[in-house]
Amino acid sequence: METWAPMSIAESDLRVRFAPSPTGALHIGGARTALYNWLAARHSHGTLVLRIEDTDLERSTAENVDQILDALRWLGIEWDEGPVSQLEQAAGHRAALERLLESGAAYRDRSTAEDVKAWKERYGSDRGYRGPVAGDGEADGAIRLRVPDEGETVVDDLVRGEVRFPNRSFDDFVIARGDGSVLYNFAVAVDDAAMEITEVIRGDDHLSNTPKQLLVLGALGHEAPRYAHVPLLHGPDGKKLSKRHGAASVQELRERGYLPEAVRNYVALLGWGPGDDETLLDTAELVRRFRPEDVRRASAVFDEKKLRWMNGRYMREMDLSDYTTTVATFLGREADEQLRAACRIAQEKAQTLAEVWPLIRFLFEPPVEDEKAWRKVMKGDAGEALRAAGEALGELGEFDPEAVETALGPVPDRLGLKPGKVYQPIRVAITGTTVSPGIFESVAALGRAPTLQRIAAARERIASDEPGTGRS
RNA sequence: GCCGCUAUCGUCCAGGGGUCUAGGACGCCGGAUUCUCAGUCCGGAAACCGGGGUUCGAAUCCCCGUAGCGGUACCA
Repeated sequence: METWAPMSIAESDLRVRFAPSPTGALHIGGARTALYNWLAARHSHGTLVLRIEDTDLERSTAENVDQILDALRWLGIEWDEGPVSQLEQAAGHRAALERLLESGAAYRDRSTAEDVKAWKERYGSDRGYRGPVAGDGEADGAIRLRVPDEGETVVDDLVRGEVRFPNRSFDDFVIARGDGSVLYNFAVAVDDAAMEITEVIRGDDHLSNTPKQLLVLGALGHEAPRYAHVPLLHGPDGKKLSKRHGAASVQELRERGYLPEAVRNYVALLGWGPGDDETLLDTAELVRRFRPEDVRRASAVFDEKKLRWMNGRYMREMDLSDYTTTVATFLGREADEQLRAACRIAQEKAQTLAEVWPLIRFLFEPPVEDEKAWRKVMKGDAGEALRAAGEALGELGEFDPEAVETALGPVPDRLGLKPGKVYQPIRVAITGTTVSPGIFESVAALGRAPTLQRIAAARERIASDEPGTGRS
């Protein structure tokens, strides 16, 4: 709907990246991080780079990569560069490693986790592990970065301000395994520099990693990007969002019938507000108003109820053609005239795409069998109401909602019954359930012959049930 | 343990020293829409984590406590 200029030619120097690790589906938390990066890029006409953080060979899979890309596309988050695999940056990583080894900023060390633990027991738990001194390095083993004991590393964070970390609290951390493969905190720093990323917008869980990356950047003589650490998303129980919380992945949201634009709007508002009391912000508005420095510092809870409400708002705003196409795609059906007519009467009632079918199903299939509905409604004067309704409808020329209303409207009075005593039996007769769109619209949409036939069938069944007692 | 981060209605977002008897949204409760459900409209209940400071004055600034979260891997 909204349009943006193609980003092939960036109009500003801002370069951000979204760097998921393909160890699972795209989470709502990850989706929000992606969205924030995308909004920041679009806001200042910069560039969004997609980088796949796949240095964990054990857990990374190609299927997960595809799934993440697919989720991003569905969300409408398009990237300008990539996806690039971190694995493919190996040459650059090796070169950086060599430089560090050569300058003495890094060294090989055969110490194991147990050795490090023992070291700390000796020197204190508030001190980071320090390996062999310069010139004393070993020929093989993991490669560690030399961290100074003195001073502190400060992260100047867009959302948190200055956060200071004492250097002595960090280990001489491992940047490459014994086999030469690189580790996250090293690879990230090298890649961010190589890709000339200017602003790193990512989850809060990386805040404590940032000083390490800064140390790597410093040792390599690279300039550091700006950082913005956004809070994590939690489930209703206050715990970190996970599959236990129901719809936790983008894929699940999609399956549940949520619209991408509603998801964007809702997710953007988790941890960020436009500054006034607006809640319904379309994507263009999001792009216009989003600034990473306005993100809140506290973690937020994902609340599907609000998403659902918001989704309903977006669904009702669509014009009938868009609505029909969207519903058709979701249901895997043809967007034909019949579906369009069905959508017309269902649009203002459904909050998600998944709620549409139950409302219009009676137009495509025989009435559902719902014993409870039948027992509740098809009693007392129901048979008489159906007889009168069938009669009124049978005489009709036109069969549109207005005509149907004209025919059916006087029936309750004529019979001396409350409207509900007449309309509910009709509803159950034609849909099988007690819930449907407006009765006049429903009858008109079904059409004369099927309606009359279903009413007749219902009357027959009532008649044959009559002698029985409670059980229908 | 150590190093950090965070703390306003159930939830999300405002408010950042006086205008706060704390505002908006979702949800919830009640009413209206004389066909169900949903929608829509109207009304209502609902919060500044605790304790100390600073100040004439603190939801707002500082300290402590408490709680939650993150990091502390040859994971990302």
